[in-house]
Amino acid sequence: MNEKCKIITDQKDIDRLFEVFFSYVKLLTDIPEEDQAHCREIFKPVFVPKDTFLEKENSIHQYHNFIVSGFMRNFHHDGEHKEITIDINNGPRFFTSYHHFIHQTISNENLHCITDCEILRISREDVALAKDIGITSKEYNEKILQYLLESNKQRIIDLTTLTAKERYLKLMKNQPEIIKNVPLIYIASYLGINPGSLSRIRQEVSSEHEKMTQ
Amino acid sequence: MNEKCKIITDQKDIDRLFEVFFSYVKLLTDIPEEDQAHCREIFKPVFVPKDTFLEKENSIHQYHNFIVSGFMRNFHHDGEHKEITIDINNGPRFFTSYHHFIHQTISNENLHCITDCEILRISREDVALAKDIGITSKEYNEKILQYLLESNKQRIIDLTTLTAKERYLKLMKNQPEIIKNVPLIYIASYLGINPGSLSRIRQEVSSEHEKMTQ
DNA sequence: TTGATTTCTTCACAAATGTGAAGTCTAGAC
DNA sequence: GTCTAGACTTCACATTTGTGAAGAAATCAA
Repeated sequence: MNEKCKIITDQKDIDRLFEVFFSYVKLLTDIPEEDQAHCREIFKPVFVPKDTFLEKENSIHQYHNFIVSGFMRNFHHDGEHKEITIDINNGPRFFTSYHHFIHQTISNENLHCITDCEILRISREDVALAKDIGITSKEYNEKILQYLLESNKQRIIDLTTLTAKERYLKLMKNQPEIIKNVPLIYIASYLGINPGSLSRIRQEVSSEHEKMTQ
Repeated sequence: MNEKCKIITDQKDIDRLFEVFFSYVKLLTDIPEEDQAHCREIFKPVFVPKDTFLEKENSIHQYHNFIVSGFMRNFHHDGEHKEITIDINNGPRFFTSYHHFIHQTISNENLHCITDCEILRISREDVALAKDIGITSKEYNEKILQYLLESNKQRIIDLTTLTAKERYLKLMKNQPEIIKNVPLIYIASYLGINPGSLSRIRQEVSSEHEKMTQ
């Protein structure tokens, strides 16, 4: 789809990617050896360089993506030009614009690789052709949707009950790797904080931390 | 479950409730006559008086609820005593603590009927016994989950991009019946605004509106 | 109706966050 | 290395929202 993406060919890398993938999948469903073999045929291992768009808005998204490593964000445009970052993640996890992918509707979302990423992806055609194994089943999909629903619910609770500073501190505690690797401007949008304000909050937090450790 | 709930026996009322129910269900799936008959057996029509708790926290929820009329809210307790209103709705729509209901885990959520409500509900036992018709199928569940996911996503976008006043105005525009029928304190919690602040915002909005119409 | 309870409004003030401009820093292009 | 564009910080000030107390209004039961 995107000419910057490179199929990974080194067998060691491929094995490593699928190992991460199966470890993740096993958390939610059984996946016998034969199904693992089938997965290795239909999921393609891809290297995506920093600052690449895996999918773009105003198009029908072609792939269901699983992040093995690297940081991705999902954003869309609000009104005029402003970018709204809906989600940021560095896996291992599926990272797809589900609704639009499933319904084959024109998406308004962009999947942006912030850093170099290793992903496993399956095209929509291959999803349709795939055997009905655990991972392509309705049951599995339902579990993924439920997981997303719960995490969205928690995010709504955080947005309604925590201050900007508290939301930043919570992210710092729970996903410090995002703080370290993702530009402030995207984090600000994700947390619903003005970039200037977030910069000040970050300053406050680090000077408070200095006092604590003196 | 709750002694205040009364099974509705008037056949006219029952027919009216199921009419609303089937109209709603048909938006997402087909439901042939025979399945409708089955639904009439397994879903119970219930009248719930104002200010009743249909399900309480620290228990395993027993019913999957569909609101035909009336206002319900879903809330839980944060830390000490503070109530967090997660959702408010007046149907027609399912209104259930999905995650806990499905997994039979002890829920931390309360389903509170703010006004008199008419609901259709099915117990967990009957869900298990029900024939696999459209409405009890994985496909239908998946659609419901997807719908919830999309509406939660929109709510996250609103919370990150709109000011308190804008969120109130949006609710007033899209669901004015909530503004009219639900106590301010619950709306404030739902929108993530302090009750005092919301009262001021409401005052500003109505005085701006007066100016406009003079 | 009356009294009690709860909810809502209002106020003054405090605190948090937004805004825009200016300057600093950094990474990458050449 | 130098230059440039973009990202980040910092500042002063504006605006929004939170807080707690006090009083008004509505609700409900007796």
